[in-house]
Amino acid sequence: MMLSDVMEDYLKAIYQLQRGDDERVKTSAIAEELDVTSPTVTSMLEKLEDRSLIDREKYRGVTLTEEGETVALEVVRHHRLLEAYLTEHLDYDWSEVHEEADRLEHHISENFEARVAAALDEPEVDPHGSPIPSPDLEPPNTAVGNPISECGEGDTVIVKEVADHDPEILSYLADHGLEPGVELEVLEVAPFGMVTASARGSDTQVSLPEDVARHIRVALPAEAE
Amino acid sequence: MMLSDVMEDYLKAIYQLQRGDDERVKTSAIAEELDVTSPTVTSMLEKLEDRSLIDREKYRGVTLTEEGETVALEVVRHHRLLEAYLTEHLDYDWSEVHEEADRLEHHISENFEARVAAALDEPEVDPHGSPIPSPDLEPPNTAVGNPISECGEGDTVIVKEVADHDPEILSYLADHGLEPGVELEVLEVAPFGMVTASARGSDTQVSLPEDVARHIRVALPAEAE
DNA sequence: AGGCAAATTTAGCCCTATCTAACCCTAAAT
DNA sequence: ATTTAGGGTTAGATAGGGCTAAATTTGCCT
Repeated sequence: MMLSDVMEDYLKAIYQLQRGDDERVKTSAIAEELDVTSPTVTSMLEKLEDRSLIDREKYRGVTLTEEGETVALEVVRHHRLLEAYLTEHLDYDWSEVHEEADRLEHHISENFEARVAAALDEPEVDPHGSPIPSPDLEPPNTAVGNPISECGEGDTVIVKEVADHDPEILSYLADHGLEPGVELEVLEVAPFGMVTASARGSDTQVSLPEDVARHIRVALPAEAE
Repeated sequence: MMLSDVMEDYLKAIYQLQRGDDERVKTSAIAEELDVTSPTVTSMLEKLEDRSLIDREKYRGVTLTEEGETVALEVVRHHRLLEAYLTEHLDYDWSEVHEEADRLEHHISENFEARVAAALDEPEVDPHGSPIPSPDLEPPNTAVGNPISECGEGDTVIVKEVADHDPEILSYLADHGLEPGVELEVLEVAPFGMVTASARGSDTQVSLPEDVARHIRVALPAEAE
């Protein structure tokens, strides 16, 4: 199947938004994610439906078909492998890899994918701790850890994933010692979703508004693998 | 200036074809190079002229403006850096890098370009021996060596550049020991452009039709740097 | 000089992806 | 059950890049 870059972007967006809460994905959510207007999304959804890449119920949102999910996973695999490669071999900082990977992910061959994966020794997570889909593109149910907002106050946890994309926010977090692998003490979880924590070894603390905290997943040291 | 991939491809094509014989580049030559029809080329040439990237005389072909040449050199620099990187660091064979670089060249950032160049220690030639434009994108007059067809019979020369793009032909040449850096004895130069030669250390010989020989440049060992 | 073949441009159409404006459906609230 | 706010869809336009068929220009050959 010959898909345009743009179609791949839509499928990837639907995949990511579905991950959010595993429900039907709404037109407006896709529009916001891709920074286009909703009529544009509607017309693209029609095309994706024609190609059996999504299931659509008018006015009620869409879900990926198996085939659509495979395409999305391929794109996500490319993206995360590239992020890993750029940080490991080209001296990029984890905070700046997203944009570059976003442009390259549509333009690499299977051959390139394979060689990058080999150079990295078949990695399983990217620099943000997000799982890299396996080469067979089987849907992974392997969300690592839990949202930091589900912690109890006083918990000590290991940061598993920081899935934000904004370089400024990522730099800020790194400056405060908040990176995958780091041990963290959760100081406060406010009812409106704000989380305050302190990284092991740092005596400063960070407060994270809900929309930042949402992207951070952690695990108890016990469950650390 | 915001240019589409396609416009970059046209400028690159014009640049390469101009290199051929430094004359005005004709519509049909571009059409063949890019595998589109000539009306398509004409309409794109109008757009490139509107943007002052080419000088055009209707019915008589085009040349690049200084600005157009800079864009072309940027694309060529990306292309050749990528070819070098793929062979040096990702285990590609020189015969297969062209296609991959052709797709990626439009999608890498200046940052990526700089880091790849640094990883390669600012290389000056790509795996085919073609010069990589410098970061300042000054027009290089630095064609290395001379066309193999200008050799005398019996000359012993060093292969400087093999500028073909066809993986099959490149593999064939490599199988016969004909790669940049190799010492070669020119056995025969036929009037219709066919060149027969034998690589140092190999006792087999290769015969190259004019359209293959045209892409091979050599230098006398004396002038070898 | 005249004529002709080949190359170029013009004309007119298509497809993709996007937009704005206008209309319509859903769901929540009364 | 009705209303209504707000998101979703339809309609119609635009811009980019491509094609075929029909003119037009060039330049070569006699």
